[in-house]
Amino acid sequence: MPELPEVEVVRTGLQRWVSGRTIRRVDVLHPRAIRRHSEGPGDFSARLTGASIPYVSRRGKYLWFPLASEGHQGPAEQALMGHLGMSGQLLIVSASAPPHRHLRVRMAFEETDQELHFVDQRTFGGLHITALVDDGAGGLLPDAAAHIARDPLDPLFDEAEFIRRTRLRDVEIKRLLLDQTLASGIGNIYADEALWRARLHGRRLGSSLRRADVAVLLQAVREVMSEALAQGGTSFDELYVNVNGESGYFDRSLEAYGQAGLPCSRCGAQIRREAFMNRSSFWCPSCQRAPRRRPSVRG
DNA sequence: CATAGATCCTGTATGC
DNA sequence: TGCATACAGGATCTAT
Repeated sequence: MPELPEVEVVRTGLQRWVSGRTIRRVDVLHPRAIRRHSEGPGDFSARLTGASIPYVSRRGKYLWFPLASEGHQGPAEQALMGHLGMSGQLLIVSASAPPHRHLRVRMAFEETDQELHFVDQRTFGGLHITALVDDGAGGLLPDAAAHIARDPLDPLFDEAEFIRRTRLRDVEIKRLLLDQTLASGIGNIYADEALWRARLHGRRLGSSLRRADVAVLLQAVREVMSEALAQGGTSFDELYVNVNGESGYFDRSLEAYGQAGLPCSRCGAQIRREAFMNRSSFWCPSCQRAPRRRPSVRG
């Protein structure tokens, strides 16, 4: 459930359930799920066992669980970091329930029969342990997320910097929206939805946009993500659910994403689809004017 | 250096 | 029914 609204729904659910609990046992069922943990499954499990989790945090689409150890005062120095990739789920399930087909990592806790399961069909997601470092604003951030920008809903998001950097790039604006080092949390769905709301074509180059265009686009990003968050995120199927296995409703509010052939709700033109980065882009050919084709390098 | 495209994986839907 | 192909919410590597 990979974009900001879906990850935030998961973070909220985890925070409510896991805060203050102590890890009793960890089983890695698929090594690929912890491939970023270079010391391997044995070290992964050993370092988590006995640690307690004071809260759950997020930067963009990354989630992390700070690890507090018995007898150590002060802020946590390490964290269990997670990314859901394309199909990852963090589920709170009964230990006695039959395990999910794509269960990759299971974590048991003291004083409860509920477990935290990392389930991931496509295995693009994963978990690993990372150091926590100063985030430059009085908080902590995993080393592994230091390159990720704040998201546009974050009060400390630097809008002027986003606008400045966007306008320096000869890159399509949709690709820039997906670049997590510029602004985080935006994925393929909300990029298309925000571009539709801002009436901008995703193939416009960053360098072709006026400051005001980028500001309008950012506002559209904030609105669409806020609305999606309020609806529990976007779910098309059972791959994208909250920690209790429940779907969000925002798929009913999509105006562009997945709407190829259907009329644009603003102007009635048929929404179109084209391949983009091995996925798809959806847009209204009337509301979102396409740029002239880029001149080829060879002329 | 900057940019555009490919790639990691497993599953489902669709068409022949 | 069987098989091939296209496509899927992301991040990152690699050619040019």
